Amino acid sequence: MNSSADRPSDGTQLPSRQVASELRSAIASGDLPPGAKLPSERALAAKYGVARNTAREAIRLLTDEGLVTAHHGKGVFVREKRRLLRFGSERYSHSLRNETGLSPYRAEVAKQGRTARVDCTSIERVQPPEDVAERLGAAPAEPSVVRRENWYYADDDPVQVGVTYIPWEIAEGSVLATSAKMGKGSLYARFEELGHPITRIREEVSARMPTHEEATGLSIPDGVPVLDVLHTGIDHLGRPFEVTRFVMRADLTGLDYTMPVED
Amino acid sequence: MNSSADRPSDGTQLPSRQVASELRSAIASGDLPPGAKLPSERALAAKYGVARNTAREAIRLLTDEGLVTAHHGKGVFVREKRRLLRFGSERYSHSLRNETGLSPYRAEVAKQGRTARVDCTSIERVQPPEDVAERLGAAPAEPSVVRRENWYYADDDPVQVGVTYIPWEIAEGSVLATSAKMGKGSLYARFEELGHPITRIREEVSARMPTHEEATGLSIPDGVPVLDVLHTGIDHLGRPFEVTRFVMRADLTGLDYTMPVED
DNA sequence: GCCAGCAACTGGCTCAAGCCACTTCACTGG
DNA sequence: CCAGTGAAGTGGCTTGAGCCAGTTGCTGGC
Repeated sequence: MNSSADRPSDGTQLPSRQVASELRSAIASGDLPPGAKLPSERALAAKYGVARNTAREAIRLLTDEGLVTAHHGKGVFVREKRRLLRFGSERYSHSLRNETGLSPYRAEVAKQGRTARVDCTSIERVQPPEDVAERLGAAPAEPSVVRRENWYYADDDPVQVGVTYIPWEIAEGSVLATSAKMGKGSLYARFEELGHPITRIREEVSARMPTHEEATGLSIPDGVPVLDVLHTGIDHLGRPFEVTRFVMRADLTGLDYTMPVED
Repeated sequence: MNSSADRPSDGTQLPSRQVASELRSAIASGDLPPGAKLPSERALAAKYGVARNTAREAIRLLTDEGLVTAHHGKGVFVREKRRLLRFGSERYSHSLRNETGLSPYRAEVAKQGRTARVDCTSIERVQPPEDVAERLGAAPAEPSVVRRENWYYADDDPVQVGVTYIPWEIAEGSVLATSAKMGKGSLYARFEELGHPITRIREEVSARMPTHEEATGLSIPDGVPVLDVLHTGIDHLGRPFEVTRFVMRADLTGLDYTMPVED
């Protein structure tokens, strides 16, 4: 994908790139608006005088750029630019928790006229992965944690997964360790009752291609990356009390943080 | 990439996925450690009794997952998991600006024993794109802005691009509008002198596959997404005074924010 | 009028073969 | 000793062929 790889040393583009370029500019110009169907692979091949495999390769390039998606048996379509669901620091806001009965996730999804669903698929007691243990703080005297796995849907499309790790000494005896239902005010209200009001958060954000498992689990189309957010909840005494790893489809979701510049 | 697409309806995996799986687990198990060279396409084809194209397709799957990278003429190698350069809110910290002479970017790169370089490639007066104008606030009486384009390198690898937009009324007459060199304390020190100390930031984060241009410009390997950060600087009076769009290679960089939960 | 089933379309995947371009290295001849 | 050349290996890309598997719509039988 270097410029040197685009051309076979004379000035001409490679056939597959050439076809891809044509389609790309047709999309950019609006000749192929979002939702439009591309010519079939066989039609493209005929039109540009290349093998079907070459037309196919051109489509693959566009797929990898996230411009189009293919549907087996139906055709290849220009991807709709859906507005992103944006999540940020207000996700944890105390007032927002009390005012609207809705969780921030539900609120954001509702804002786009879609219907939200959150499933807690498992609650177990486990040993935390290394990076999580690290962020939960030094003392691994009792290193076991409660692991809660949550799946988030919008209109039945899986949108993100969150895996929360809570030190056993905190979760022990509370609904955190046992129940999928969190009750009024949800997760962070429970932490507050247990003496851990969330006052600071740390969010380590990466982007990468999904693993095989994530791609199938979140039914992520080809050419769509994920946002990988390692979130740490910190209480009023500066103690980390919870770590969550979010894996989010990057074509449906984004982040929106606003914060003071501290000094 | 659905599970249904992995198998041709009897239980057997497709050949390409099969080969990919074998390689994937060899990588996971450490048989193929980071930096190791995979067998050549022709060797894989022979070993698994498939066509070279099929072996090639298997490697493509791994490339798309970001597990391996190919080097023309040399071979295919397991990608090194390089520690990410992490950027966060302290990027704008006043004290950090004064204590170390280094810019936050240089500091983070130096921390990994690499050498940083920042090039300001262009300074122009332009009309801002719509999303930028929106974030710079309502009054588009004098809608023109100074556009500064900065390229960031680590050991001569291009790592990210930042395009900063500054309202003309702010930049006018200052080095912001004219000079690539920012002087002591760099960009945000100049804003402070002009009556706009940076006190809040907003960061809208997305991830996506790079465009064709970005892929070539940042020499991004196949299968690596970018982080797209739309950053807004806000002064003590709540006025946005600068918007920067960062496009960052996601295999080399990440974000690390820590912020209070506000109420 | 309905619906089962077929035909014709779509993309998904594989094959076998060939040529090109980059890399490495050993072997030349100066 | 060195520079130059060329062979052998690598991935990059294309061809043209074939079969499979979803999708759609028509058509003929009931």
